[in-house]
Amino acid sequence: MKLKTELPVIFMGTTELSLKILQAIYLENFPIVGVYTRAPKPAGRGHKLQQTVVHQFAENHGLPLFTPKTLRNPEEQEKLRQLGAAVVIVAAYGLIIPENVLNIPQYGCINVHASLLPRWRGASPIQAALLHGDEYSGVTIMQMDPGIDTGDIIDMQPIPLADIVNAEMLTDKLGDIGANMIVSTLYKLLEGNLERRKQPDEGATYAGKISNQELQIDWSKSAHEIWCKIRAFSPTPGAWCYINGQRTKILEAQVVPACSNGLAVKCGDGTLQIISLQPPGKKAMSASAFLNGHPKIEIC
RNA sequence: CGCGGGGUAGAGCAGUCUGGUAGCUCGUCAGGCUCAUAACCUGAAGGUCGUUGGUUCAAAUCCUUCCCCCGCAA
Repeated sequence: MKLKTELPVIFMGTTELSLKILQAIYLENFPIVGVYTRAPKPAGRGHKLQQTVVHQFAENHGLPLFTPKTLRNPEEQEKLRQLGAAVVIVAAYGLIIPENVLNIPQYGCINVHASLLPRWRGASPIQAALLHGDEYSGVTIMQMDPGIDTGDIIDMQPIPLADIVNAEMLTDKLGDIGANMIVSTLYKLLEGNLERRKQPDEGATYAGKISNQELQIDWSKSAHEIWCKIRAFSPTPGAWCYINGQRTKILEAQVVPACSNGLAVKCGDGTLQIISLQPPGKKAMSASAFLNGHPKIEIC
């Protein structure tokens, strides 16, 4: 059994989920010799420079921070090599890690992926599972190889989706699960008994980046299908439709019997009741609140 | 200087263009009616109309300072 000091870690990540993983590693007192996250870029209203949540955490806790635009150039790779990490932990980083970087640390790069691989390889596994009405999602810990999410599987843990309200909630839960899993993975590394098994290609699916177009609700689809879309993209980026000519996000809905009250929409198959929504320029509100101020409503 | 919407009672909105007593739907409270309700009836409370200064006999409304919230896009 090695000491933690013998396992210097580099962390790479960008999103809220990444942050949970980083926090877990930090709280377990593994030596973090570098934190990589996407560079701040102009975003949001007024194109202000925005730091990632991982960026802020690293700064607040005095962790060495690196925000390269790419890992492809030799200088960046040399810098990374100098940090002397034994392992790199990657969680929703958003940059492709070149093969020669994968081989720099002694134990390579280990990825926390928010799906049950090989299902939903790619950029948006959380949304994809909800969008397609999967019964289960989960977290996979994987030894990275040059392919996209094709590496050998180290650990996997499923979670049922039945009680999951939306993508935000699922991200939160998967983050907690992944945080526990990565900690136990690191301890296994210390003990020297980390097992890996080959990831099958059968049943592999790919979840690409979310396009703007697929966010629009097509009311001719079935109520269940639309419901899946709404919760897959809630609260951000938000499935939307036009209400009274305004591009309005639908944040929460439920499938209901045809004769229901409230803000109910007849779909191609079945009826969907809108529970909460957000008009442009407004805060999110309940459907009943919206109805109070909008006696006439047209949805398309 | 990316584009745009907004701040009016606890919530959602109208009123602003064209200045003249602060409105609507709901909620809250009290009373009434009913076997009964997410029902109905009656009544009440609750606003310095985001902030600063100005114009005017008179400003939610016109001009001005600042603050805050949000949609798009990236």
